[in-house]
Amino acid sequence: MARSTAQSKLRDRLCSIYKDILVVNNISLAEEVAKMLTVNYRHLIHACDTEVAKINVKQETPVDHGEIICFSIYSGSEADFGGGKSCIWVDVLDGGGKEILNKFAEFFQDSSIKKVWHNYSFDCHVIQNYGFKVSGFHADTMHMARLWDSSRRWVGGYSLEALTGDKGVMFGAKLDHEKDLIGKVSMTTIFGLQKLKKDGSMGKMITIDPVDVLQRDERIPWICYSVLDARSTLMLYESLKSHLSNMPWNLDGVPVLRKNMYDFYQQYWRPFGELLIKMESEGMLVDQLYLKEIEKVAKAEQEAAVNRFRKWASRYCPDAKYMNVGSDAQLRVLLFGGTLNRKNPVEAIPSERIFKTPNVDKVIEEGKKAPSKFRDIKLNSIGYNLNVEMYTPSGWPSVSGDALKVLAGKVSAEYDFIDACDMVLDDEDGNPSQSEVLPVEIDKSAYGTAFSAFPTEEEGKEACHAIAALCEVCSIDSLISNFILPLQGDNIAGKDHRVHCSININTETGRLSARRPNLQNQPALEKDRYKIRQAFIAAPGNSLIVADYGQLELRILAHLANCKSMLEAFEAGGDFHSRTAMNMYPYIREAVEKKEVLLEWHPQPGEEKPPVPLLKDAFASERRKAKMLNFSIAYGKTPVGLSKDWKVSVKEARRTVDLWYNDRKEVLKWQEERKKEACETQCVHTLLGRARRFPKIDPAFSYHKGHIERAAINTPVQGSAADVAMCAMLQISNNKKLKKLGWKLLLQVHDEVILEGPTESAEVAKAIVVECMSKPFNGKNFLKVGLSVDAKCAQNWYAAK
DNA sequence: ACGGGCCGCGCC
DNA sequence: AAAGGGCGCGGCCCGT
Repeated sequence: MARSTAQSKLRDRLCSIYKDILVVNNISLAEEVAKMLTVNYRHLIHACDTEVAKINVKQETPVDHGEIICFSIYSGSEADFGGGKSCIWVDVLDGGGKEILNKFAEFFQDSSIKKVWHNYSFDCHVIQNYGFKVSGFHADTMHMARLWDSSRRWVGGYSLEALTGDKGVMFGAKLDHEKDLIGKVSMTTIFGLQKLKKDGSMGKMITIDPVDVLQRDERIPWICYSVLDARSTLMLYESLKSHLSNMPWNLDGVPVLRKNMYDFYQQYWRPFGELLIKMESEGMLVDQLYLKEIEKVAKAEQEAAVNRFRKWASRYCPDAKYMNVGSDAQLRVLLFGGTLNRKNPVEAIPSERIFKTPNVDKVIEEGKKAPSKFRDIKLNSIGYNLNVEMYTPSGWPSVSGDALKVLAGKVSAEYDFIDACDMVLDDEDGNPSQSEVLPVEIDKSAYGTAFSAFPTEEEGKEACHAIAALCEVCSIDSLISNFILPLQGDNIAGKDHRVHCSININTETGRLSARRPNLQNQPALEKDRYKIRQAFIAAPGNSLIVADYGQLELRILAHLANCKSMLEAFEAGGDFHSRTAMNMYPYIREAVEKKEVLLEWHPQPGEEKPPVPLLKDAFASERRKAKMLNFSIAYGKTPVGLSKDWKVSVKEARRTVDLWYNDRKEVLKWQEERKKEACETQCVHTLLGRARRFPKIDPAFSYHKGHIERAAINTPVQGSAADVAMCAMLQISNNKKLKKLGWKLLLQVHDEVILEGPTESAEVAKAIVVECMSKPFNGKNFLKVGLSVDAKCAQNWYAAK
């Protein structure tokens, strides 16, 4: 173990702040200091930071997890806690545990004492784990930084270290970067130890002791490290406050008088941040027994499908019996061995390759006594050239579900293959092979592109069934490994058996994202073959309310572009996509006008079926295209992409796109304006005035330009929808009646919110939620378009959709 | 054993 | 030459 000289120097510099630190390591001192905070210095802004042990931040939620070992508070240089010391460091580990923490309860709980944090969610949860709620939240520098520049993800990111180390961010600080240590320094930089190699040189492996060990064994650097977090947070806050204050605030394109983006932060994102933490604390109740049940079913179905595929594949490649059908590398060799890389034709998929695979059959390899954990299998190509229609971004043939579906066609995955050894026996006996025995009545249209790659129809047919089975394996596998298993992980749930995902404001557009686990990507109803959403339940006596916006993004687009036709269509109500189709195709309009088809149908009492066909049935393909365009155009999809989806020429796709724009000229104009704005000002804005920045377009990369242009037309739509959803959530959360009835927000999925509360008030609450969402701006809706909201209550997420 | 790249895929 | 925006996450595989 060794320290580099650079590390030693940095540690020396770090320790120079020790003289400013009051170390609080006993109860009576804690009492004294806490009193100064809550009385003498209560008017100051305090940056706080905790250090936490016994938590695996990559896997666990801080709700009900983690132990605070120390915390630090910095209230600016004017505070003096004795002897000119301006920083407080409190030893929770050896200074009194929960008792010492309790001395600061009043400070943390006082709503009039302003506290700033970096990533407040984490600290808030770990402090709340000790039984007192944290109040007086003034700012989260992570969110402020995101609001100031949402595009740092790939260039620096939003860690305290990255932000405070960036001179472009810290411009407000009147400090000398060279002389004063103002930026956070990571734990690895200060405490990381490099293992020495045998020859005495520095190795690459860096180890780091657990934080509680550091606190005891590296006391002074550790104390300084911890305090520096609080100090740099306060300086970051000041800097970002200046930045945001210098950004004018435009609401729906109109300047908000004498207000700037710091005001925006305080008005919207600060309360929103606090709301998200509340939602994280609530968590969702998950029915573990139910998950166990569907896990069994899913695994059985998966195994059946795996066996079908392996049985077929082993005819062409004996070791395929043991292959991992979930490995894209193995599938690639088997199905596409010998194929060249499209981007780099020097590389090819090997026709034969050795893979390591779990030794399930306990095969004892040559020269070994006991079966090893893994063994080698040799996979080879099936030997027929399958048509490659889809490629991965790096140029290899794709083995994704979509690509496999093209190969398989629309055939059933249920098909019983005979064993490879049976085939061999038949051949050896000179008996007719299977293909000649079976009736050869084949409807070729159902089979995919794999069919014709094989020498006989029977072989082609079986290949399609086998690949269909493979598709099924993949889809079941993804349901099991992405949803069914993670939701049962014991690291996921808190003490209350509820799942507390973290809900983050961390996207470039302002949408939320969810992690550990991601509850925003649970299977949609149609694809949810195991009804996973049924596992999300309300507690006994409670119900869930699930409320979602109808065509939120399209409505936003209609508003932003001020598109007459779209606004009228929404005004008229009914099926928006049908109306789009009618406006695109004159013959559909004619049919509607002649009352040969109905735009939509509201059954009258006694009416069994509509008097004339519905548009969506009579012109199904036109409506499908219209619907697809409605969704695609806001994302910036091009005729080239659409031509692939629709399997038509680019020219044909372009004509259809033109039909869509025909009565929506304003949209085209608006999109051109956004592209121009992005190009000229490197910025576009959302409804509430949040900006998204873009880098200057580098003419050397035209793809770059395309991406920026698409993001420029999408961000105002997606971001404004996020703004609306946020406002709605704030309305819901501030609603006194809902609060009194005991209804709480649990989750947001972009245009959908989920609440839980007492069943007896579910209907009343539902009506309030709908009202809040329909009028999300302080009880009003200033948009040129109405907001439609659909809401249901039920015992679980599946039933409430 | 762990981290990162790649692929693929779930959602809106 | 490629051509839909925004996410998180799991498995595999290869590097250290």
